[in-house]
Amino acid sequence: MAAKPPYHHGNLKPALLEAALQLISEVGPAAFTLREVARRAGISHNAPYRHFREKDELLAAIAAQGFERLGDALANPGPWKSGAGSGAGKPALERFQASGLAYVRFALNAPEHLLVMFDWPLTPAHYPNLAASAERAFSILVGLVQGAQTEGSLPPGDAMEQACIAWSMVHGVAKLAISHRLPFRNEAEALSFAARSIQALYDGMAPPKSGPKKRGGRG
Amino acid sequence: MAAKPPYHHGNLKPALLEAALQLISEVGPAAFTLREVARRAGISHNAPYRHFREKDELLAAIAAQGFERLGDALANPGPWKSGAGSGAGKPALERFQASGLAYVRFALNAPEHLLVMFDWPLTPAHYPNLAASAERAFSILVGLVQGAQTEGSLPPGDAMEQACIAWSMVHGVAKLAISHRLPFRNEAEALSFAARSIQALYDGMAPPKSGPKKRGGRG
DNA sequence: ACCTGAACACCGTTCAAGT
DNA sequence: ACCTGAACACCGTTCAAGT
Repeated sequence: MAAKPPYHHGNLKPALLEAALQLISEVGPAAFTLREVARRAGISHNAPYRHFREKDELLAAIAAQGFERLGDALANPGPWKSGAGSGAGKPALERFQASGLAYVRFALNAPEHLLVMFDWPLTPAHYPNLAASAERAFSILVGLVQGAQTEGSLPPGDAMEQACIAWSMVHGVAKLAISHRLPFRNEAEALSFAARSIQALYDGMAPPKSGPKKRGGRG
Repeated sequence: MAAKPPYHHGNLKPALLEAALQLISEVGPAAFTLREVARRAGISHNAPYRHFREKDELLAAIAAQGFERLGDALANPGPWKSGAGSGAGKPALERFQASGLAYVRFALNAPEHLLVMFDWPLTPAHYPNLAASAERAFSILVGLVQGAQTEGSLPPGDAMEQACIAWSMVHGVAKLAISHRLPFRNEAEALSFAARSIQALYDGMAPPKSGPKKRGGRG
């Protein structure tokens, strides 16, 4: 097998995306350069222009890929709490809360994706794929809210507003966690904090009233 | 008449910071260049190096300035809710919630500051002023949490954890709002949403226990 | 001290030319 | 079609030199 074929036979585009992600994970999106991506792919510095009109179009492709994967993660999240009592009581609520955890898990596992998706100034109007995949991910979240409303786990009312509030919560946790501004040493601690944040948003941070006991305690 | 004095007499550093902020607000931190800042200040392209060791040091100065102003805003926030019924019951709680609103207001009024503070990869260990001002701002938040705990408006327990949860909430709202990912057309709508998010975190998103539907406790 | 022009090694993007 | 080297106008940073 030739170690470095002089010509790529049509598989250059995915190879460029992969090399770009690897580079961003090393140097961040700000220091990311197209010429270095080309170097790592073993091609000349302007060959990428056969596949991407400009640098931002490559970044937009990465962002769109990220929103697709994020949408998949939201639609098919892992378990919410493995522990006691999560039997069959409130499946829609559990999926809603698990999707929040999946959001943070996605960020921790692919921080370079999240950075390009949210911290790079891409005009979404110019990249329809990006706008569509972002829209899809948000729609999935709204659907989870509506499911919990139907179930009675969330109050009736504006599902989009409730989705935006939940989104803000997990987005804040994700952004602060991957920029190492929260005091966590590993992914498990960060995910545990994310779960507590999601629970706090559902139950409220207020101290329990002297009357009826609050729901959803841990333990 | 002297529109452009050929020499700056010691006031060049603040002039550079101001020009830099203006430029960032126009093009974003990614497209921000030191040479353009120098051009706007009317000096040669390497004169800034008399005041900043490198480009990142200027950005670190901007970030530190931002954390100072953010800390001031948290310590002295505006009113929480001007309207009905917020009499004089819980001043510490109201200051805590108002500080969250002040966080979002700061972001909306100085988005270029927030971008540099949180979205530029500055190694904080290399810029002590930045680390100190960020630490101060966070300490103010923790103090507000402790005040609410003493008052009984927040449950006893880890004040830092509660501060991190509240921070994540308002940071998510701020970041999504200034990147125009939430459906708001003006600052008033965004601030109103921020207030509802803060209230939701305090009260919980769960429907009230005496709600319309079956709401059996768990088990 | 503070500022300057020239220089270096980069970068994004374009273009005429190769196979 | 897909790739190439040369070129252009930038950029961050350095340096010897001016006042």
